[in-house]
Amino acid sequence: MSLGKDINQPVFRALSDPTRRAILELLADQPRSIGALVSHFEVSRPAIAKHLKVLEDAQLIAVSQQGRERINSFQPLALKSAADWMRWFDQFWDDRLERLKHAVEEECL
Amino acid sequence: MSLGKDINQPVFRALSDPTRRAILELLADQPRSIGALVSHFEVSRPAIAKHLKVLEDAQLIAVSQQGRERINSFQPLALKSAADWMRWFDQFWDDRLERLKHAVEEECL
DNA sequence: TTGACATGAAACCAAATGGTTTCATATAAG
DNA sequence: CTTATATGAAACCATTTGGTTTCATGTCAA
Repeated sequence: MSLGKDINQPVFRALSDPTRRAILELLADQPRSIGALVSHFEVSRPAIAKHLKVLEDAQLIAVSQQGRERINSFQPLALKSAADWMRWFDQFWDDRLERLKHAVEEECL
Repeated sequence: MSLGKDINQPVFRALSDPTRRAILELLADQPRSIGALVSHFEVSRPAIAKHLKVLEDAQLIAVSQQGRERINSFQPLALKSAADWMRWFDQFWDDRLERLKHAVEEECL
C-alpha cells in the first residue's frame, strides 16, 4: 500500500498539533521571531521553540539568523504533497455527492 | 487566533499516523471489516481496531454491524474542513509562485 | 564594560500514543 | 450443541509528546 516511502509523514505529524497550525497561520501572514510568536500563545517560549523545531524538520518553515534574532518564515512548498494527498479524497467526495444526488433523484421519481 | 474552536483537530490528529492514512485509502476503495484490513498490515488486530476507533471519533469512517462483522466505510465529508484549511495555503503558495515569477521577470530586464 | 534581551540547551515530568498479550462474547456453520 | 470466527475489552508496556524550569551564551545598547 502507499506506506513505505511516505515522504510527507513529517508534514502530517507537524500539522497534527493545533498550536503548530496556528503558528503556521501567523507565519503565513509574515515572518516572525520566536519572541514575536510567543506573545500569541499561553505556553512558554521553550514550548514554542520546540514546535518551531518540528515545523522546521517538516520544512514547513525556514529559519534565518538575523543578529540575535531567529526569523521564522513560512515555507508553503512543503504543504503541497500533503495537500495533494487530501485533494485525491476531495475528488472522491465529489463523486459521492454526485452519486447521492442521483440516488435522491431516483427516489423522487 | 484560529485556536479555540478547532473543529477539525480530531481529523488532523487522525491523519498524523501513516497506518491510519493507509487504512483510509483502503476504505476509500471499498468498505471492509477489521479482519479484512488487518491482512494489509503487519500489526496486530487490536492495533488496527484502535486506529479505527480514532478514525471513527474523527468521523472519517462510519461503522455498521453486520452479523458478527463490523463494516468500516470511508466518510469523505469529514475531510472537507481539513482540506479547506490546507487549500487556503494552496492559494498562498500560488501567490508566492506568482511573486517569484514576477521577480524573475524583473531580473531578466 | 555592563546590562538587558533573544535564544539555545539540558533535565525533568505527566500524559498520550501505538503497540502487545490475554480473556470474554456473540454469531455463523457443521 | 459445538466449534470456529470476528470482534470487544482489559491490562500492561515502552516511547513519544508537549510542557515545564533552570542555566548558559551570544548580541545589541548604553
